[in-house]
Amino acid sequence: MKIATWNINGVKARIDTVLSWLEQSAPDIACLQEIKSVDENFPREAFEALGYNVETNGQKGFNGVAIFSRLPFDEVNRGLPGDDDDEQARFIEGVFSTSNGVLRVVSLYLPNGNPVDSDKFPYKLGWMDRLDAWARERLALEEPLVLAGDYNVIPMPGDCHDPAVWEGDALYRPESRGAFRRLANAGFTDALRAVTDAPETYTFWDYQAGAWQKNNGIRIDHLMLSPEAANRLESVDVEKHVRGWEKPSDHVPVVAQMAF
DNA sequence: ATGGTTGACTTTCAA
Repeated sequence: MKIATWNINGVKARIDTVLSWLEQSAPDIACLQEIKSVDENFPREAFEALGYNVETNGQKGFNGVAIFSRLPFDEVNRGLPGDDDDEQARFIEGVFSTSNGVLRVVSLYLPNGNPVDSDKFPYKLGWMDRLDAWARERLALEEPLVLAGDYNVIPMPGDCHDPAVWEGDALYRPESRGAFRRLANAGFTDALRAVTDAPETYTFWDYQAGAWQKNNGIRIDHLMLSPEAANRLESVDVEKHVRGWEKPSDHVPVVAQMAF
């Protein structure tokens, strides 16, 4: 089974690109972020025509996450618990039945957090605290769980082209990286780092200043696996070539092959 | 070079 995460930067602008990718990469489960669409306007029929079940948690203009799955959804949970006042659509969980038992998959879009002197940075850190608390509850189930998404966190210096330029940025601040490590320390495996220590394996290149041409990228899209999921990991592919397509997203898909 | 690009959407904001 192939499980993918991809920040598509707008489903309306990216629909043809996403359809082409689904046909070529053929994930069994695709976790998408930044759909930038409300649920009522999401072009679900185009994706259903390719054989996917579609569940979304959208909002107007910004954010929004989705899960496409060849397996039917047994259960769908929208929104990260822990703050009833949080109206940003950044979290959706799907529960599936596989031939090897239950599988839980989350598509998450973690807040960017910049600028760090605004309320956006504490919102990011608070969101990470809530994710940590939610994830620890799920770990107690001892089930395969994949936390897939755009974490907006550069975990290590080797995950960016030039660490010096990221000093002080919300994606690289010690608080952000520390919260990401706490999640890992709770018992989640960074899928890519489980299979390779290769530096300069990026998942995002800014549209500006020729970042793609200069390979000035960062690794911020991650698949975090519970022990039961990590034990079924076979390989991970960062589909870098997708960044070179016409009308690309600024992120590329990260795809895990898993034994389900 | 204090810039640069893209998307959603009114006018700038978010990234």
